[in-house]
Amino acid sequence: MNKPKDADDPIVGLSRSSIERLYSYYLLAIYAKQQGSSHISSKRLAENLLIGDTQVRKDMAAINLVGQPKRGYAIDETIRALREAMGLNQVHHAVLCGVGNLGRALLEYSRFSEFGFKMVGAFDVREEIIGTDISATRILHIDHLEQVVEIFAVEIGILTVNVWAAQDICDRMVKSGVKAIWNFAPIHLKTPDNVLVRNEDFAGSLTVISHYLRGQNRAMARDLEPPE
Amino acid sequence: MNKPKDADDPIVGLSRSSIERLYSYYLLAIYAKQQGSSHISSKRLAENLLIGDTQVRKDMAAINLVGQPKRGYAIDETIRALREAMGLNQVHHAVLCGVGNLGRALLEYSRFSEFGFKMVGAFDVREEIIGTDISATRILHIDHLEQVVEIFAVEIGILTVNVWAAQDICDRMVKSGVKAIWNFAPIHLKTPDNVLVRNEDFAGSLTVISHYLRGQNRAMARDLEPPE
DNA sequence: TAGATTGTTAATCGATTAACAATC
DNA sequence: TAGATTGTTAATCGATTAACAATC
Repeated sequence: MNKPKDADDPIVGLSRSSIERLYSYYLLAIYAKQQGSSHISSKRLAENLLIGDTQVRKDMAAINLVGQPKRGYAIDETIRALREAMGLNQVHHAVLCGVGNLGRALLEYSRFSEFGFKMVGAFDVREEIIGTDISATRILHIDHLEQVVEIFAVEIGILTVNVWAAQDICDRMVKSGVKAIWNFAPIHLKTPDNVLVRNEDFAGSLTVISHYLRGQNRAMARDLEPPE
Repeated sequence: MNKPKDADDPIVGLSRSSIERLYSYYLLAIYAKQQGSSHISSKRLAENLLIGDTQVRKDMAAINLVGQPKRGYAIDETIRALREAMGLNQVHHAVLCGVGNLGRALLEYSRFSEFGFKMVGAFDVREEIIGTDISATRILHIDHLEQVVEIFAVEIGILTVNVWAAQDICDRMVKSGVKAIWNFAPIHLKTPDNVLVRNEDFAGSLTVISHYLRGQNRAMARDLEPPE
């Protein structure tokens, strides 16, 4: 326990940002394969992601992929290595807490299975929706959260409750064994170090947009003003 | 036009990451005010965001806020400066394209007005929903996109169409005058330099989670294995 | 006063980019 | 061969953190 990094572990030098790029590479590789290509170059991947090709090659090197000069990376090997690096071949159970509009939309989001996520249940407190199904996921009362997480060894918790309930539900998920939380509530959750929290920060996004437009309009006002 | 940075502009040294933090500061400041506090310290803000207090002070300095030793930042002034920096006092018109599950959830998302976003319409091609309203936003045919954007001087486009349509709809929005795009399609949109694209990358998030659990399970497998 | 807190400089850290030799 | 492409080192860039004097 607590071994300080394994020399065998093939994933070193794979930064958070690199990991976020892997799925885009993967989609492009699959697309290239469908088009009949046998190889794909760092240049082509880079153009699609609007990044530099050096960065692509670094990412590829980090997952132990070796390319061929003049040709690029072999498609099949690339797809295999990307799936492996992303952990796409494993299946993980997931629950969702908070079946409001956003929770409902996520339950109907069709891509979970591509990532090996299997929804075992969704939780809420509103009696009128409990017992119904959304996209084949049964809505259960939040009182049963702990039992379900333990019984199904659920590793992923999707948090779409309102901000006031978020930390409490988070704690309950973590206590019953959840290892990663996809958080949509505008709050920075406190969790043990070994639990991953991924924040989907809508408010942060809207702030960035609002701040940008503010800058634009200032610039425009300046341009229209006669010089003093 | 094209002045290379204005000495007057009070927002320099405000990085993308800083901007994303502003709304969290803002919520905390409002909460502190409701609790009757007259000041709020960088330490308290930092604890809530799980970051260091130095970083908070840097952010505050970047928006020209000056604190008082021993007390912290005056609440009212802080709230005012944060609203100003985020551009929250301005109103911007927005449209949404693609009224699927996610688009519907966003239309029902209640927080747009807090950011000064006013939804003027949502667009789709499915005749059966055109003409209906979701949260007081009328669903219109995508053919009318350009007209509406131009007439209302819409600056914000929310993109929840499927990936194959995304670049095309993006181009149409940009061409009619949209200045910022909140993109939920898993694609890196090509736009002119003066158009902001904010990607809400669900696939990237799921990849990070999947990769993390893969690492966890490997570590666990290693711990359970007898040493060779 | 002593202690808490700000403001700011310098150091650190980590990710991206430039440069270029190696290879097919 | 010439040219395209990889792989890798070193440089750059930008954000975070540490350190500490200044202040109330």
